[in-house]
Amino acid sequence: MEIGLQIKMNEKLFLRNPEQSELGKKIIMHSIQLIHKDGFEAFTFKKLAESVGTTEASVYRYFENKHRLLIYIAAWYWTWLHYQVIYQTHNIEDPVVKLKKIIKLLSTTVTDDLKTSYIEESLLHQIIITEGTKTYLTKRVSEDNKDKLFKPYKDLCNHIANIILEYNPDYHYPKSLASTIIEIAHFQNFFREHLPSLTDFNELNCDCTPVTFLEDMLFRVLRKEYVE
Amino acid sequence: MEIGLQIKMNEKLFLRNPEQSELGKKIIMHSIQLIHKDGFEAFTFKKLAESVGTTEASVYRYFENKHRLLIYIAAWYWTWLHYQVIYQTHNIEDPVVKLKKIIKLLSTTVTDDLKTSYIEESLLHQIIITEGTKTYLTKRVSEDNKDKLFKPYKDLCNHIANIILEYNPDYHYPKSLASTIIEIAHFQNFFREHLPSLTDFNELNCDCTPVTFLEDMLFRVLRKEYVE
DNA sequence: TTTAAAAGATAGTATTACTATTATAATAGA
DNA sequence: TCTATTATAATAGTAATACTATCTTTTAAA
Repeated sequence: MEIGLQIKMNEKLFLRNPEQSELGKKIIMHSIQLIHKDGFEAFTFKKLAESVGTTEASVYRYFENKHRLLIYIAAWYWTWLHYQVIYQTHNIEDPVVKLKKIIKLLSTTVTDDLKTSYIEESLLHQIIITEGTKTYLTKRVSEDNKDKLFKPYKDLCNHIANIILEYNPDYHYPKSLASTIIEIAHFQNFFREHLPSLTDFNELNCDCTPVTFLEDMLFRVLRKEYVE
Repeated sequence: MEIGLQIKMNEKLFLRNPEQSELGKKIIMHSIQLIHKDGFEAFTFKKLAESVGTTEASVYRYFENKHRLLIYIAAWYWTWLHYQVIYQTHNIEDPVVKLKKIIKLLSTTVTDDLKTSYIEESLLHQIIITEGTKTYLTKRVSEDNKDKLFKPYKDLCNHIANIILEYNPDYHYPKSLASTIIEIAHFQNFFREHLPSLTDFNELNCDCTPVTFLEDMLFRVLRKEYVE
């Protein structure tokens, strides 16, 4: 039996649905590889077309521009991660265990999901760490937000916020804490690799990692017995 | 008596020191205005030259490219903010008071500093919120780091980490917490304005702001009486 | 078998991100 | 004061980017 995980994407993200053709899937696959290799700034539709073995014009039939393609990829990632979170916390009662699981999913380099053949989740995770925030740190953010392009990100954030409230219903900032955890998981990973002096992680001491930092932070913040 | 605040910048940031000529100062001033208005992606040296009333070639004599200019502006900002932190926490003994002051400085829109005539700190603060992370979220980060371009940012982070340790010498992640506080101050401000559903702040309830969220988070994390 | 849609091939444009050259204005030193 | 140096202006040009347009061929569904 083959299980195919189909992720339904917002129609506004593309001109033609890349999941519904071989060329479309190739475009996504090669985009992920190219952006991972050279970074988003150096990524162009011309290089992409060459890599895929098609023409620039054909790529433009799928995506308006490279920024939309990045949002597509990010939206796909957040949807997929949300699915992972639901799947891996399914049947778990204890919100502490659930939150720890989520921190691991956010921080740890994932292994490729066999259910989505043409997408390499491990590369995708790396891409989102470096390029993810560029999807919304633009002048167009409000327009794009109206088109619901960031819905998968918000849904995940909301999901995490609810688990936070499950653990501590009195906490005042569940959503801010959730978005903080998400972003910091990525930033601390990036810093560890490229600007290590901004962190306290080192090769020798495996007790200090982004995961332990985030767990420590999250559960100290949410401690119920805390009294002003 | 006139006080001029001169900030000594890393020589690698520019080809010709913009602080040492009228044209140079105008280039910085107009860069800040243009990036604030249209965003970094839409910002070009041609538009900048037009705005300044000079030629593209002249701008290129000061900065290698627009990315270096952004790093210059960011480095200036972090140096200036570090100075503000030192100045405003000077003579304060209590690390709690110092940390609260720092959170306010990171989160609150600043008023223009009269000591630096040609730079509008209020615009600069807004720019760093939206564009700041783009200075290092690139493929060139390691090279740029070798050139010490991020030193002002790291210095500030280190300074904050030391105050954190002053308050709680047993805390394991002072630097990670410091870089977290810095980035989250910006992100939560950005989210509040553009993607409010990622936060718990609203117009009506002034008791929930990025400042209260960060203070609450920081001091819960650093609580000394916390026992495993 | 027809026909509509997708993809390929090709061309073209405006803008961007530069580099190069020469002329002119400012200024600092002899 | 003259001269040498340096900064800036003016102009030109190039390769690459970010598209748009059009026309033909292939494919695959009715």
